Amino acid sequence: MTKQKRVEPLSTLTTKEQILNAAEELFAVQGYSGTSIRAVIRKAGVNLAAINYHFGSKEELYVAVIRQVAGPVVNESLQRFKALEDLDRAPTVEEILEAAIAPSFRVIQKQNDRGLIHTRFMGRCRIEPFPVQQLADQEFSRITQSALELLQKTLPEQSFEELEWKFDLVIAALLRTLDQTEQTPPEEVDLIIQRLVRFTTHGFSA
Amino acid sequence: MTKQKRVEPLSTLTTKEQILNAAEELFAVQGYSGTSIRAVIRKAGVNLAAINYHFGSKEELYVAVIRQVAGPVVNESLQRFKALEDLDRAPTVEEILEAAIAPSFRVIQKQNDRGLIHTRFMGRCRIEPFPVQQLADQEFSRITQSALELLQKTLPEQSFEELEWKFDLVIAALLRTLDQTEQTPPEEVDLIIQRLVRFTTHGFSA
DNA sequence: GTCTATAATTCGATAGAC
DNA sequence: GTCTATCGAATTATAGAC
Repeated sequence: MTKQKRVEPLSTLTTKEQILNAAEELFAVQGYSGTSIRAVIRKAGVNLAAINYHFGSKEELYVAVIRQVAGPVVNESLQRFKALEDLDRAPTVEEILEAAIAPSFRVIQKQNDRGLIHTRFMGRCRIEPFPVQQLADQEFSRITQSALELLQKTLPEQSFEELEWKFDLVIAALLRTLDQTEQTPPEEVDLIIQRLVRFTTHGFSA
Repeated sequence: MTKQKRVEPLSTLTTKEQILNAAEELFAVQGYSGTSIRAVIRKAGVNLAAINYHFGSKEELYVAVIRQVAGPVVNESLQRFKALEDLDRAPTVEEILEAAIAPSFRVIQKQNDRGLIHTRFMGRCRIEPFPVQQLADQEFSRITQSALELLQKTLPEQSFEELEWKFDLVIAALLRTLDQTEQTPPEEVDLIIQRLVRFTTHGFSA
């Protein structure tokens, strides 16, 4: 055995995980500048030096949180885009926007306790002042890219620039909804997604 | 003469005005938590104690900036709503949304040098973390209220709750556009407004 | 009204023992 | 990996002279 496994109950989180969870919640509610690393270690119940040991700096901690939250959402969106590409017809605008929007909310249904935190963090990180917003958008950029490619096929009569600012308004509606979301019963999630998709689809086809 | 007038060239701003201008720009770009009052006094070229003397605290300074920026915009919107009420027909959704959206951009055309700062501040202040966002929304609440009243008359078949979340998506699109706006030639302002109005109008009627 | 000086606290980050 | 202790700088806010 070159590597040694931790011998702990599965329910116990590592220090690194505790920091990530506490940081995500505080960043989601108070923003990057409004959150001190001391507040993070207080909530996580770990030592101050642990943040620098595990992540290096406050900004690198933020990037780590973005990556952890964005990863599953981006993957699910890309998977759904792939399915739309494999159709023998051009996908509808509604299908494309649903694939871009829905995965952000699915996390609520998958793990209900931390799901609300995920949505609020995703809504917040992409409206942060520079340079945080740029770091966040980078992680979600593949969704935007894939969506625009599909939209070009479905709406060839609209210029790329037009599709770009329209899709940005879709993101605007998504981010605000994510940021403003309070405790939401899982059964209402589908309704929220449907509202968003219908509103933006109609705007898009204008 | 009970009050004494300053004897200064008109181009010279008072200390209070210099603070307000510097604060607006920094708050707009870096957010509330990301802006220190020391950065404000540095940019304004005034003394540190002047902020506490003129405004009392950092938060009260922020409120003063909100009031100064929101005032003219809210007044113009309400004036346009009033004109729509006085029509002998129900206003269209497009007319209502245009009255809610356009005034925020008109400041660009009125005073071009500080106009861009105004738009970015308005886009930023209403997506700030609590409690700043709440303070800002309060100043713009009369727009929301009047818009919803008119929308109820125009779209009586839609419930109030439906009108509420739809109008909130309009605000989402508006705020993101304001926040992302870079240097914009005055002649392009109308185009941006028209895009926003058309997109959201179609979404609203969905 | 404007200034200097500073109180009182908090910040991000790190050194070094264990 | 985790801890204590702390550095150096930055923060909001205020006291008091002018």
